[in-house]
Amino acid sequence: MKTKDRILQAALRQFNELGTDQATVRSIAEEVGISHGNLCYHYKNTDELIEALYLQLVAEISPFAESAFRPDIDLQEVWEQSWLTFQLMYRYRFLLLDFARIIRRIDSMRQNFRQLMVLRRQQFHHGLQQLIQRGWMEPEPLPGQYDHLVTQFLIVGNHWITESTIQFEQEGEEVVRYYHRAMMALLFPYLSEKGKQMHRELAPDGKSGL
Amino acid sequence: MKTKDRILQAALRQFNELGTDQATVRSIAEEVGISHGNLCYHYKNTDELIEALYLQLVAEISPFAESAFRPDIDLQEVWEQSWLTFQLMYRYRFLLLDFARIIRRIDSMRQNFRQLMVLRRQQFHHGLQQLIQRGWMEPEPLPGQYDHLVTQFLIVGNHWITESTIQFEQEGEEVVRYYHRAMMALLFPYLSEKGKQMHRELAPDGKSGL
DNA sequence: ATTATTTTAGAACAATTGTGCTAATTATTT
DNA sequence: AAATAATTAGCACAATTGTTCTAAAATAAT
Repeated sequence: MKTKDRILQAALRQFNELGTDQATVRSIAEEVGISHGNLCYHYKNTDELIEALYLQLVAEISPFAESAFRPDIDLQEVWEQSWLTFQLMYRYRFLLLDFARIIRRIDSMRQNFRQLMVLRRQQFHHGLQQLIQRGWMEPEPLPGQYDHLVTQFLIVGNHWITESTIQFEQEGEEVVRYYHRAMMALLFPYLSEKGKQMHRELAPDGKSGL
Repeated sequence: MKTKDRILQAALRQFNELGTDQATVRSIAEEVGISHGNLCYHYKNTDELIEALYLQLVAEISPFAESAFRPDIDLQEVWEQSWLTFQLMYRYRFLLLDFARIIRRIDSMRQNFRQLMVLRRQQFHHGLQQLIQRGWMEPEPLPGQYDHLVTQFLIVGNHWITESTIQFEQEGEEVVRYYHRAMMALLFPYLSEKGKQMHRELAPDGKSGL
């Protein structure tokens, strides 16, 4: 593997493990087995590492998000795509853990992300419209309600990882599943009968707790 | 005002303004007009300042949260109490901005907060029960659904400030109102007819956007 | 083969920050 | 008034970290 990739890999591991504060150019270089001067030749500082990993995540996630534009969207697919997205986000969890601070510091990331979020809102709204048209969801019960729903989706989607770390010691797939279900539950009250039935199949009960 | 209080006041201002990274014992001491050695006599380091402000916030918020235990709870009051809570949180927004990192660092805060969250969950559930009994809400439509609802409340409640900073440049009361409405909208689909009517009064439309 | 380019190691620098220390000053108590 | 305690200023130390620089080594190009 190329040195640049080995660096990114080690950086991701240390960021997730230690946080962006504790992981330094020196500690990462040590893990890769190169001098920190060398690492700085490839990535000038930790911010450049963070940005590179951010772009990597965005690139990996986009296909899932764009599936919301597909015209033949279906509730089960929404469930599965969002599940894959959650798993992906978890692999880059350091990013979502102190996203606010990173965004504040790195201008290019802030601009990129804000633009991305405008797109995401559109995608969510479009996805909802599709689900309504295909009889999975009921139309908006109150003007503005689906706009709130999108906001709720964004908050839960962007912050479930942070929430998990401030709530629990636990890590791993159980946590991911717990919060994925909590997010999908946002949809439930707006589903049609057909939608509710599908929802029950996708989320068989069993204690929802952790 | 006592020196300790003047320090806390300046610390809160700088934390909110600059973030917990940029605000240092030196910069805060300078604002208060004392030497940094003197500041360290009162609070050994910034972490102690953070913790003091955290305890201050918790103390101020608790009365609102405990109102959920009152037996004669009413939807309008829930709305108003949570609104006051949102405003209060906004005054301490630095805390919620990088809570995860703080929690990770300061053991006593982590333990205190986790315990608090167990209590909050109970309070939320109890509040929901009250609202059902008094005819504001419908009973749980699916086992576990209200548990998800509580989780959603906690995520939105804990992270709306962070979300606002990564989404918008804007600050101020409009932002607080926007997210407060988004959180209260979590409740809407579960309200009874009587509840929905009250909800419409409390949240008169007009564009919900920012 | 030799020239040029890329990559690497290691040292050195500068800036920041928390922390501790001492002595002086102020306030409180006896 | 004297003594004790609390508060304050300012210096200095140590550790960390990003950043830069130089020269050597490896790789690619001609």
